[in-house]
Amino acid sequence: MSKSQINLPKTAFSMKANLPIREPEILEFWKKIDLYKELRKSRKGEEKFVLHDGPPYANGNIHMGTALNKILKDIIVKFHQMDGKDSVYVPGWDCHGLPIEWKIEEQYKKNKKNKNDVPIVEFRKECRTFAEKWIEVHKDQFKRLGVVGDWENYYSTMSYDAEAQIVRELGKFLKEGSLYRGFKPVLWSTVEKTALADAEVEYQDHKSDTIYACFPVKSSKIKELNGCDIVIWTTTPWTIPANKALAYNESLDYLIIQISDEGNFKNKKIIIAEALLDSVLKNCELKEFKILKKFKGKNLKNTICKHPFVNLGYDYDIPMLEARFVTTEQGTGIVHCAPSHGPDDFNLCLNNGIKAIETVDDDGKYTKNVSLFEGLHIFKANPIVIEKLNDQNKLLSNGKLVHSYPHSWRSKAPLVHRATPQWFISMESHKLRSKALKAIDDTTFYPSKGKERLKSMIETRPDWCVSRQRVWGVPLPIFVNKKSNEILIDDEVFENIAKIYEKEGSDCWFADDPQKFLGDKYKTEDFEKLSDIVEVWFDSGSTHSFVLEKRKDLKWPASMYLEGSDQHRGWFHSSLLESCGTRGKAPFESILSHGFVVDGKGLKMSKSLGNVIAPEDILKKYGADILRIWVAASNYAEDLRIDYSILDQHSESYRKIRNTFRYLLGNINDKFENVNFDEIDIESLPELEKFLLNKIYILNQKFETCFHKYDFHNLYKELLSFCTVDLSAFYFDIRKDTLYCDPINSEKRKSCVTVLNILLKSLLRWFAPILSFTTEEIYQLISKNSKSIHLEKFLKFPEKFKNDKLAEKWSQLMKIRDICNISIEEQRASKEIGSSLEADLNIQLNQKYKDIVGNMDLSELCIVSKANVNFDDQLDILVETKKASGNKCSVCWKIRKDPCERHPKCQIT
RNA sequence: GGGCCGGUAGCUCAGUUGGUUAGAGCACACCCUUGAUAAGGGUGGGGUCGAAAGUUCGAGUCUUUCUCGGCCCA
Repeated sequence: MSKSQINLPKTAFSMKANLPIREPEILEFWKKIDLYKELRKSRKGEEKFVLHDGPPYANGNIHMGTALNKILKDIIVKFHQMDGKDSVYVPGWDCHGLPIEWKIEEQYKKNKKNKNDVPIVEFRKECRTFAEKWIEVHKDQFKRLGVVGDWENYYSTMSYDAEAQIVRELGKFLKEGSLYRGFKPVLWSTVEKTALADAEVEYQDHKSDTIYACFPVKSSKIKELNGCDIVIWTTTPWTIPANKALAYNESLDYLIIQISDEGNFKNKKIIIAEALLDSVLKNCELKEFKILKKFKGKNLKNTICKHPFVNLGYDYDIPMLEARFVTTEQGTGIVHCAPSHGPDDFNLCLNNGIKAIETVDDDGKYTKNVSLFEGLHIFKANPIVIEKLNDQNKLLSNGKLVHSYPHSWRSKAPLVHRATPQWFISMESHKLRSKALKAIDDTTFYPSKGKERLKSMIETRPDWCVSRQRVWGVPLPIFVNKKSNEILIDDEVFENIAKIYEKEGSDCWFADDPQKFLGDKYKTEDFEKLSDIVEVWFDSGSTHSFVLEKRKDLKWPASMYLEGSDQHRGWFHSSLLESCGTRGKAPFESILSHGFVVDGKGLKMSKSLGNVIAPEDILKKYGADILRIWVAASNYAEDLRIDYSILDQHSESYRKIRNTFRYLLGNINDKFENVNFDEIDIESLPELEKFLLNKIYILNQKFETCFHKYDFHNLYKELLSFCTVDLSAFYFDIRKDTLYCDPINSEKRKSCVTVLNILLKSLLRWFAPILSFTTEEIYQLISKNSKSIHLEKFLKFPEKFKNDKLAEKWSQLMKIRDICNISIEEQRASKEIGSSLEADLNIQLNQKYKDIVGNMDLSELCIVSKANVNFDDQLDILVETKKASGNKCSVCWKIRKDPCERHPKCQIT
């Protein structure tokens, strides 16, 4: 029998995807038609959806996290575009900052070049070139993932426009008065007279003086504490004059002990942590003592002490503050805090309203803020401090300790923490904190837990330090009057600086005559020009101002910010503060945060574990569409696992989807007909087709619900299971008979082809935001006029597709079908039959199924040659399978005793 | 060390206000098919719901402790 008599599927759409080869071709095609421009044209005047890109740092190849972030963004942008919105995506890059500075310095080191010999402007040019190079690399890598955006007109934080606008934004804070000068400790080299970054620090052994010093209690809730001394231990005696507080841990146990040894401390009562008693006794050579009381650290709350030098003029209160960083590793369980000389101290004091002051100058000499010690170099101060403590009878003991200590990598000199002048944006002075908290309440978070996370950070964060003592960044546009020490606040000056930056960038701040920025109104000699730069979080926190507000194709606020969950402390945070400070509102309507990419076991990827997968590896082996499926199928609210077995699994699903399309295309012979939903006469369709239209309608409802909640993994799951369960294993399987064996012009076959066309049209759109490449490949095969699948819109399915009654009826029929399959399988296992077409079913049903089955031929539903139905109230459903008798029609392969009705002329064998 | 989040079949995920025997798809096994064919169909096995204790008539779901992992902070 010739196969020419049947309508076998035929399509140019290959089963093998070959994505690594094919996808770049599709990228070329998008470039050729200028897809981004076409997308904008197609939605001109429509409501905008603006996903504002959080700028990645222009440094190094992209990793899985970056790929996840960009693909997720692209999926969302495409969903909104297909939903009919003008969905605009402008990618951007974060360019300033230490890591790039560091890379350039590394190159200098290699070439034996000294940074200090290079003019600042030249150094900054090298940083700029470096960032530019990486932007180009990133661009290609992002495009390869299928991400569509305005790649030609990207934004960057180092563009002249951006630098100018950052100055204007700072001007707003200055003018308002919320930007103030304060002091904050940084690691400082008194030899080089410069601050050092963590990366410039080397740890080496250093011999330090150690002291046990006493702070008399002034007042306390614990009455026995009056007359006692709190004992602290430190390796930096020179910081004692800068002491402002003492820190304890509320969960430790403390003791009051009375010393009985002969000497200056006889009968003195001191307080130390119980866990450190032995170590203190040993180091202070105490032998005779009494324990008077033991109490919990939390009782130390509100205790006030006096400075050991109280009699030398240090007559201010020293509060005791609770701090978790106090441990029992060494010392006394009570830590002396000098907010000007330690980050922990600084933060603890700041949170308790004690600000750092300038206690030590650039050279390492005490300033006038430190009485008795002014002008003395801190490295010469230890013996004097020890002597004075001893004079005051506040020195319990002293000694030496060799320990690991930070040194400058350049000069090898020991470093100190030193409070230097810094610029802060106040959280309170102009109600920035409460404005930001209100803005968080007005924002929608996906997932919702992000709201609390951001909120709790804003609630507790200290003032925002926006100055850095580096060179690769936007210079702080600040002049300080030499006489009055006041900051110059003048809109004309800020605008003048901004205008200059717009024209030539901010390099000129370091090279040109300051008069250029001051204009005619002020004289250079009256002012000191700052050489600090703005911290990079302020740069990226301002992107909304120079991107969203400035560009006509965008809108402010953005519809969405989307980043990894670490950005609650990063970009979400800084953008919120910057915008609330300058505009009183958040620059975003919603925030979507995603988890981190981890390996198949849930462990963080690291070189040492050898579990790192690079996007490049995946693109080479699987293609971008598989990676996009991985993104869509994973739950971004938590960490996302990836390894090759997971990718293999998604790859299998992709094949299923691809073959679903292939079946559709094959059975319409690649001749797509655009079915007008309004013109379909549902009533004339066979019931199976009606049922399918209902399925399509219901699926679309689920699709829309998931999409609006950005619940992509459930959306993808619905689509995939529709392809496998409803189509491949059910509808397609049943309708093969009709499609292959019925005449081309039969109504039944035509109805089926109509549904196939509807399915093709629908599935292409549903999948397009995820399978960007594959859907385009198919679209190019079947579309004649339109340019790209991505220019299409989601379909609106008419109410008439919906049929609840039919769905309920068919859920019963499916139950019968399942039992038929079990029965068939039994006979197959006993080798009675092979193919299901060799089966002859005897189906006994309860009367309640009478209306459901009606006069339907269940042989079609079960894909068997014959199915008899009779009703029997003794049971629910019972199916017997026997081997069908008769001859097999050579066309439709059904076995029957009579000649085949549909193919009477065919030979019966 | 602290704060927050999470742990349900090999994998990706569902699991309503506590309420029958914890679900789906993929993968796997076996069988069928050879007219979707490097495809397709059918059936089936597989879970101490991270661990323990508690509240309750009843816990994957609530409480506590522990453990493992992630992010942030120190």
